[in-house]
Amino acid sequence: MSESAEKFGRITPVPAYQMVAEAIEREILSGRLRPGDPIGTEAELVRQFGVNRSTVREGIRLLEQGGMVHRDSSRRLAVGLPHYDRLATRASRALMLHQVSFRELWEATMALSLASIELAVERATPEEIAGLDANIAATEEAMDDPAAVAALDSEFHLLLEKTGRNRVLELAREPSNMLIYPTTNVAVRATEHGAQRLIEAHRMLVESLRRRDIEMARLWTRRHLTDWRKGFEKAGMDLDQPVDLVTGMA
Amino acid sequence: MSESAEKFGRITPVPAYQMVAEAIEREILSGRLRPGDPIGTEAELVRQFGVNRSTVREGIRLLEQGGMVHRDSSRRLAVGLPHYDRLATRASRALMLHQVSFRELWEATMALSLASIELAVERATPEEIAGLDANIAATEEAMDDPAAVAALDSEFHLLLEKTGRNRVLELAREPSNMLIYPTTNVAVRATEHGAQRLIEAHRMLVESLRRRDIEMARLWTRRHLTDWRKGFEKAGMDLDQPVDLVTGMA
DNA sequence: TAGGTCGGATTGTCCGACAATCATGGTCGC
DNA sequence: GCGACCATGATTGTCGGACAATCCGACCTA
Repeated sequence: MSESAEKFGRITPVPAYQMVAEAIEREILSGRLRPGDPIGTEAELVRQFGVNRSTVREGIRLLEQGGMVHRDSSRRLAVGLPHYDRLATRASRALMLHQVSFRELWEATMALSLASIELAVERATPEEIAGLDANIAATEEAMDDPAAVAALDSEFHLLLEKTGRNRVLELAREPSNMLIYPTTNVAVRATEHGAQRLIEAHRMLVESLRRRDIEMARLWTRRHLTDWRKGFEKAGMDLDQPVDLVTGMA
Repeated sequence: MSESAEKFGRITPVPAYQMVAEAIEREILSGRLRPGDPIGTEAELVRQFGVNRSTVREGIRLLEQGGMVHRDSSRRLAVGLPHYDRLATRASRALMLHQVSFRELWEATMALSLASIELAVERATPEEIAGLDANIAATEEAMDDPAAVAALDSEFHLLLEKTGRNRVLELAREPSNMLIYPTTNVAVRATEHGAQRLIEAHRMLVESLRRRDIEMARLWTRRHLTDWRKGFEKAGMDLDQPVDLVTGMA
């Protein structure tokens, strides 16, 4: 759009190891290689591509980190099915590097949580509600331990997410989750009766699933996240600071 | 949670090339290496890590694909700041491999678009509105060319997204965008006056930004996406089919 | 100052090698 | 016959060295 007509495009020689990676990736994306299928041995790939083993290995490493290929127990290569965690990890690290603020994180989490809870209200099964109840019970047990509460809170929202049965949304939410929940610990600790309020919110959320009451679910989602935000501010932290300062991913 | 206390954890020897990658990644995430900084030459890394150059190179390749490091014009290595595109590409490929359905995609897009448009309504500047207007004008010009319309539609929503000024949401939306917009082409073609309706929706969306009318924005976002869905169905496609059948990412 | 030349540095690729580990098949004991 | 055990080959991870292509920077020249 913005580029005017230039005579020649940039010339970019593609290294052989990249071509190896792309060739394998194409096979996977096209469906000719399916998750779980073994990729050949290195020697075999050397033969097929006609390049040196070092080159093949570099190409494989390119794909390895993304989860497209993975080494099974015997270190043999197989096609992998990249899981959200892995992608979310990379995404949340990228967000850190971009120095996104907690405000952005909070806004996005609010929006995504509201979307997620609506689907959950529509689709929750008794089993899923029982799972959520169990989580609440465990949280009550652990009320004195903010770290445990934060972990259980994270699990609660994960369960809630699964209840929505929408993997796209799940994937979209996970980077935010990874960045936000480490601070739940702090937020809960900072608020008077923080754990108490958290548990109540969870209870009301489950109750709204039971009643299939979307408005109630939205209300308590908002309250729950507002509480988190208040705790965050009460702990003396600034919503406009970049996220990497707090989440110590050492 | 589920694991009981076992005496010994699984012993997993970590290959040297992974340790190289992790060491570099740690430096980046800790902030000691910042985006743009040069990573040493391979020879230097060989010296520092005390491993062979092949090993160093394999380690570097691990990071390269994720965008953590990238080769600048002179092929020298530098710390990169992974952009959304790259992550989104990986994410959308993963969604394809997981065979998510168009229904999931549509639901997520609906939720994310509504969230996004609300922020845009709050924050739109005259310049941004002008940019959106320009896009609409271009779309009108190209009305006879469904492919061009689809591309401009994609650009329109990208602009809208930027207007929201929330990078977390931006990142969350992009995988869905990448998967959904290739089919806009088909959807527009299938509907009577498809391009016309698309342009009208865009116009009303911009108008609601101008008026800062959130309800209006939400309404037209819903209509716009419902139109897309109708076109999709009218083209004889099934919402519950996995996304990879249509998007020919050859 | 613009352009050309040259040498050193760096990357991409290749070759060959070896220890450690894994898979496999055969052997042995019961 | 069946399971435990072992030898052998295959495979990976790592190493050392090598060379062409390219890039950078300094130097030179018109």
